[in-house]
Amino acid sequence: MPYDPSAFPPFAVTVDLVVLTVRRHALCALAVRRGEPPFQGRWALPGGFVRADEDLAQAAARELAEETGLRAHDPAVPVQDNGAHLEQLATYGDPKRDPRMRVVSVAHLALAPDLPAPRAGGDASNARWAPVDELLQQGGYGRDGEPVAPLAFDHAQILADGVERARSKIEYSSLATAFCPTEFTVGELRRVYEAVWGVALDPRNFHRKVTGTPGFLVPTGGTTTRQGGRPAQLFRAGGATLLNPPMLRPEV
Amino acid sequence: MPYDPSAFPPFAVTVDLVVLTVRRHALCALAVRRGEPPFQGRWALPGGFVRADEDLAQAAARELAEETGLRAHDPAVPVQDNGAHLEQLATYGDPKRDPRMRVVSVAHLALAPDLPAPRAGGDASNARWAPVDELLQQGGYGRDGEPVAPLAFDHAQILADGVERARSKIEYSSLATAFCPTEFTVGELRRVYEAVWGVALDPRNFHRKVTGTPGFLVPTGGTTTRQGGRPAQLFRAGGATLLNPPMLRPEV
DNA sequence: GTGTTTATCGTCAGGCAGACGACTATGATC
DNA sequence: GATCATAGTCGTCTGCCTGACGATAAACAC
Repeated sequence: MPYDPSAFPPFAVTVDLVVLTVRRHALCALAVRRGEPPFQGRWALPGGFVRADEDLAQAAARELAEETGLRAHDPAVPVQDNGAHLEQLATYGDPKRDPRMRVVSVAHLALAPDLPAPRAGGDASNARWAPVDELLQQGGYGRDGEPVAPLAFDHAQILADGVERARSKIEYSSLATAFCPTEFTVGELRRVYEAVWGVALDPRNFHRKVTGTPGFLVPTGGTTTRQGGRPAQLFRAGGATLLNPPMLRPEV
Repeated sequence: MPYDPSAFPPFAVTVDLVVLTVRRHALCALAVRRGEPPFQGRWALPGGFVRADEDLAQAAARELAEETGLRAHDPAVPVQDNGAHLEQLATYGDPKRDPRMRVVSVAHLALAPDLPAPRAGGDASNARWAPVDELLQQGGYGRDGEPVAPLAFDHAQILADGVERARSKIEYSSLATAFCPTEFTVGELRRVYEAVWGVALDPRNFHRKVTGTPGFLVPTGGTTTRQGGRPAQLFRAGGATLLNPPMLRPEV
């Protein structure tokens, strides 16, 4: 394998972002409308080119900040504040995935608490939070009755992979807290699991599981009634990042 | 984000391979000796450039075949024959990871049964199976008493990530069968787990677990005494690719 | 035959999860 | 202010799975 600089084909390298949040009991992803061909006018995942002096994680964090204003956390630090969890997802490099040239995209997965309306370069109409079910259904109709066009490029596949990663990773890690604000109740955390998995969980067993796992939740002392009903204790995410034994996802 | 072809920096894209196997009760990885600078003479992971018309998975499969003669399986097909399991691991793109130019490497993880001596372009002395513990220890001495130099580039990190992926994935999937020949015994499969995890497992509980999981193992009817002792039943990997509940890895 | 090795079956106790009853503390409604 | 709806929290019970480990079976080496 000689390293003659003319011996290898040049690639463009991009980062694409699967930014997930939970809104109104539904798992939602950030989508931006494409302003130019190809796929002009279609929805796509946010992303952009990696710069010459930039690491892949840096590029992903920069794009995330540009699209949402979120700052990414250092992965070594437990999730806290209103920063987003950011991790590499997978890399997509089919020679025909972009009709213009050879592009390899390093997809990243970001998880964020519910946010105000997104911005795409300041233009709100070109960015939105959309339920992932809606973005992934092929050629159906959205909740507003309008026909749904599939995502641009191979972004439907990337989104599906990101959702699957999130669904499986909350089983055995504290990642679900990345969808919550700094302080949250057990019930709010349970609704995150229910939205991401699309199932109903028993509130009593869930409460026993999360409060019984050492280091998983740390009570802050405060309470809230923002969900109605009896006041609930407020917690912060504890230092434990691994959940052992894992939270069991009900089958079907 | 205009797509002016001059607006993005060109990258070289490579695939690097973490090829794992189990030899003599130890988890081993394929290492090749570098023939030219940088890191000339040092051990590295096998890999090479992605060609202009080639998918990432194709490039990884091609490199795997060139280095070992193994054919990779379609990931959708259950592990069988003597082909290797091949999956994408992660992508490494630090701007300084290669001193010559900007290289983004898409690392892949391959798992193979124990094989005859490797070949690197036909030159056996420039490729070997080395225990991962030996390749990952920093500046120590190998089992032959010779000083151990760290792997070239960031390959120690890539190898560590690949090993960690393998260790965690055999917990909840049938991936460990990828380390076994087509037909194998329960004891041979247990020794795979023991080598990958570096622990001792109770033969009776392991036997109960794997034979009691529907679809995990399919008896072929034959028996063998190649491990000595009482003849053991031979099995093939069943259709079940997920192990639920997972195999529990003993702590420490 | 005796000892060694490996495979395989069984038993028992502890832990955890699912199902679900009961009680508590708020706000909303009449 | 009584009642209701809503959500949170504590317990109980049962079944399943795991870890620990005894016992037996079937080969080979001597």
